[in-house]
Amino acid sequence: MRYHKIPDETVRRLPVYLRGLMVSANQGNRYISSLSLADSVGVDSWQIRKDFSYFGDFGTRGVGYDIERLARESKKILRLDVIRRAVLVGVGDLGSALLAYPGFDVYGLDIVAAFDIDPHKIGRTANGVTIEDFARIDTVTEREINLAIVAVPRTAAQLAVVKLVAAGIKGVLNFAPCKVSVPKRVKVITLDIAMELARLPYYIPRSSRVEEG
Amino acid sequence: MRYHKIPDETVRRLPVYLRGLMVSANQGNRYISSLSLADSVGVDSWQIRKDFSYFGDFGTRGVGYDIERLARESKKILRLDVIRRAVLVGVGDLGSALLAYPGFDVYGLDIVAAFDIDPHKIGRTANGVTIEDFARIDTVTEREINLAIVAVPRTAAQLAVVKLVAAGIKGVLNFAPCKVSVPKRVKVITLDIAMELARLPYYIPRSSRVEEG
DNA sequence: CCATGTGAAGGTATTCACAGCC
DNA sequence: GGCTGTGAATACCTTCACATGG
Repeated sequence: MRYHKIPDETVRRLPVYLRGLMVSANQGNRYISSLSLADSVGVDSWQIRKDFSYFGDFGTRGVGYDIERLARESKKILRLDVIRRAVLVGVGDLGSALLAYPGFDVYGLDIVAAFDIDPHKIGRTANGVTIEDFARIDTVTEREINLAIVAVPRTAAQLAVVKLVAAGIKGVLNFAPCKVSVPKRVKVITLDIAMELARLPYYIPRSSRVEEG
Repeated sequence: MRYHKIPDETVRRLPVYLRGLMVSANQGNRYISSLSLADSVGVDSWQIRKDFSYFGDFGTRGVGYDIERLARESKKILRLDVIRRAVLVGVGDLGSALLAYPGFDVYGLDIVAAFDIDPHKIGRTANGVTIEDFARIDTVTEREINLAIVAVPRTAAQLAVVKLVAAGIKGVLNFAPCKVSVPKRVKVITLDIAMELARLPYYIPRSSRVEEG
């Protein structure tokens, strides 16, 4: 199976597995079966086995997976062993919350710089990061920053991304609710918060006002 | 085509189309073709036509779609015409940012209440919403609130969701990076921010440090 | 025996190409 | 002529069932 195309959905699940592995490691476990990992992350066990099988044989039959090793391999696959530094663009309400967000740590990800265009914000420090002028965004090139988090208004997103790409950014997590165009070699993941909430009502049946849970 | 099962992916795209329609309406347009909508939202035109065809014939051949009508129909399909009130649980950094987030408006969504367990936060007001004691979460039942946004730490998420379900909540947007178990009739969408950033490096080729954008 | 790893089967969503209608 | 709507073809992903190996 090793020389297959990897489904995008598999890549989407890898960080979920990785978190599950680290939680289990923290509980002092050494090995984990696909069945118990499945149980803790909410994915079927055969799905987990197939997903990992795309990258190699990491398990031991009759035993399970060595947690340390599988976590290490997962990080390597996701390139989290080399790419870990990110820049934040747009230090508004959402941007500030992202600077303070504790969840990036698990993956070894680090927001090491923040930029804004608002003169009132430039120079101030938030969560140990000094906010810089977005006009100087090109300095990220020499600072080995590959990733960007974009938390600017919708109308500013495309321009921000263009400048980020020019500054050598290779991957963008975009919180602005719009399409952004980039060269093929750059990867953009758009995360539209309001849209996620908006598709929730679809799954709620019209009927029933009060039931017991 | 009207009596088909609707693909989940179609439901995921509807809010994107809806936003595109509203942007176009604001520009003073009356009709829009699948081709130009495709261009503005970044989805292929045949995909758009097929997605809408699951719900009925909303377009006019040779002309395109009546923007007002298609937006209205899209809202009805997504149940955004009836379900619009949401509660926020967890008013930390992320929760506060979500309270202030301007993006929900487009979809007519409203965060009308906020809860926390921290006594220092209870009673304070943020963005016109007074923070209440989470122990009183059951009051959402009589306030016609169907949706919840959960922005609490990972270890508190499952309990928070259990109480929300008991209080009659039908849909949850969960920002805590973990699986949460709910009865089948309740829909949960988990949005793990760090995970999204973590899968970005995978798509970045190992090579090339500096190129021109 | 136990749990992994994987071809094969089954299901779902995307893409195509064009018939149908304005 | 232009644009929608859709069956058919294709690609993709999931699920199954079991052979494989510790």
